[in-house]
Amino acid sequence: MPLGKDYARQECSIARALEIVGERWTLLVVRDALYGVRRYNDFLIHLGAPRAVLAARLQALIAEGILEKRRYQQSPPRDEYVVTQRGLALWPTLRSLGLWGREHFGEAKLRIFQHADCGTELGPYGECPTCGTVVPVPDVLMVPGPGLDPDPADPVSRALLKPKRLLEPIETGQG
Amino acid sequence: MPLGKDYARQECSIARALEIVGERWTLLVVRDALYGVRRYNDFLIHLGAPRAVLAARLQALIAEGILEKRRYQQSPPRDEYVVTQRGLALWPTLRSLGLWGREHFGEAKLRIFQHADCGTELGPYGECPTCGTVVPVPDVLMVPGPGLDPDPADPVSRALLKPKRLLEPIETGQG
DNA sequence: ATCCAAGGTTCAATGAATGAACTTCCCTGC
DNA sequence: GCAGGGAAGTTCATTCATTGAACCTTGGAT
Repeated sequence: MPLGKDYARQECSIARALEIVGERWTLLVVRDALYGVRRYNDFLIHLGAPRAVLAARLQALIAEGILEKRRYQQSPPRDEYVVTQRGLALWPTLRSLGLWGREHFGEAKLRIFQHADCGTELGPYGECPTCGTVVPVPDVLMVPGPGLDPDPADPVSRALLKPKRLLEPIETGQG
Repeated sequence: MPLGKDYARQECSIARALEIVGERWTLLVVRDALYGVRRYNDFLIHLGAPRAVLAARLQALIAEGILEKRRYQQSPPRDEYVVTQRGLALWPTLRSLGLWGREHFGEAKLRIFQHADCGTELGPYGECPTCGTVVPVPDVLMVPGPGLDPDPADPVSRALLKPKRLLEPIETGQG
């Protein structure tokens, strides 16, 4: 494989990780999955990625055990993509990447993550400063920050305006 | 810009971050820079990336303020690339990405990161469990793990076998 | 019988990555 | 004074990936 996604010469866990989630769009798919996006069309709308690329990335993420395809209705047959434990484990990475992006390149705070139990905003490592524990992903409450467009065009972005816990499926109103 | 590195439709700090460090090779360049690699040829040898791509990535990283070009000798004029504060701030992201890669896809531990002051192995967020503090990057001691090839071919990998602090420049023996 | 929506696949065009070859600058040895 | 060499790139044809638009399929709903 002369070109492509691998880093053959690297003896490094970071390189291994990047071979799996380092391609264009991949980490954003995982992000959306953590935010509660589950359906092909919702990923498509929210990401704006080409259909073929999205399909390929979903396939790859399933093959690596990061997402799982699950039938949620029989007729017509419809599947949804949900994150596995392995996908969940990417939360600290995404959190720190987002934090870095905001601190060094972002203007306003776009999304705020809180401990659902006590309302405290999470620290840089996903911990709750009040409770002194690392907050499990399902207990993270995501609320819109001041920098977020209050009236976005697409229904997925609109659904993501409502405060909600991570992983909790979004409600597009067209469901 | 119809194709390329940006994620125009995304209103998200993670997407902003990925526009900057999400391209192929970029995060590995930053990783190497944190490990103490500083010279074009050393990056080249250690990464195995095409020369043109490496040059482009170094340029981009400088433009974004993640690396800094610094003259380290006048004649012949030679520059080295060193990480800035902004680049340093990527350490938690790289750390958690590497941890995820190892826990979910790696076999053995390749590199071990310790608190230089006390020798304790770092926790998942770069903290020292003994001292109870987040360890500053220059105080992180990197030692080879059991899974690392003890006799690598290239001189940079060989230099990275010696226990050393992050950021401390490598010694290739040909310097 | 026709329309529609979800979830894809196919395809030509474009842009990025690759590896090899070439260039430049300056130093060192003969 | 000249040949050779290393560091740090640039150039270029080829290969691969991404893009966006169009098309396809399945199974309701009208």
